[in-house]
Amino acid sequence: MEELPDYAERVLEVAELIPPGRVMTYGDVAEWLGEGGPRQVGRVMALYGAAVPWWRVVRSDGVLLPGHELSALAEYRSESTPLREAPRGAEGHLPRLDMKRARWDGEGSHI
DNA sequence: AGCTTGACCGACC
DNA sequence: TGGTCGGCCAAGC
Repeated sequence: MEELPDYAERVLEVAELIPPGRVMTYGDVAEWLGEGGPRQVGRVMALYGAAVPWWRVVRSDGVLLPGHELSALAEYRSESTPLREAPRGAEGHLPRLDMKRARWDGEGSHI
């Protein structure tokens, strides 16, 4: 079994705090931890994200995770995460997250 | 030791 | 709305 680095463990812990229907950006998680940066969080999620609700940790522009668009979208629809539908005339495109409404700052979770 | 890469970000145009 | 740029920081080669 591989051992989970300490930092990775903290990142995953935060990911699990995010309520259904809300999301946090990579940068938000890093800032919350007061340690590392968006890219570090991104790496942790790439390596170990499968163990947690990975679809709730997203890019700040609200683009769905490349390679997992459909499974992410299924999760968002099922937990009613605010989405911005693709503009008309661009039917091939998938929706993006409505970051303004979906972004979660940690309210409620004892800080 | 130096250079590239990555589930990134904000500013700017 | 979308593309580029510089900054970011750890990991790999």
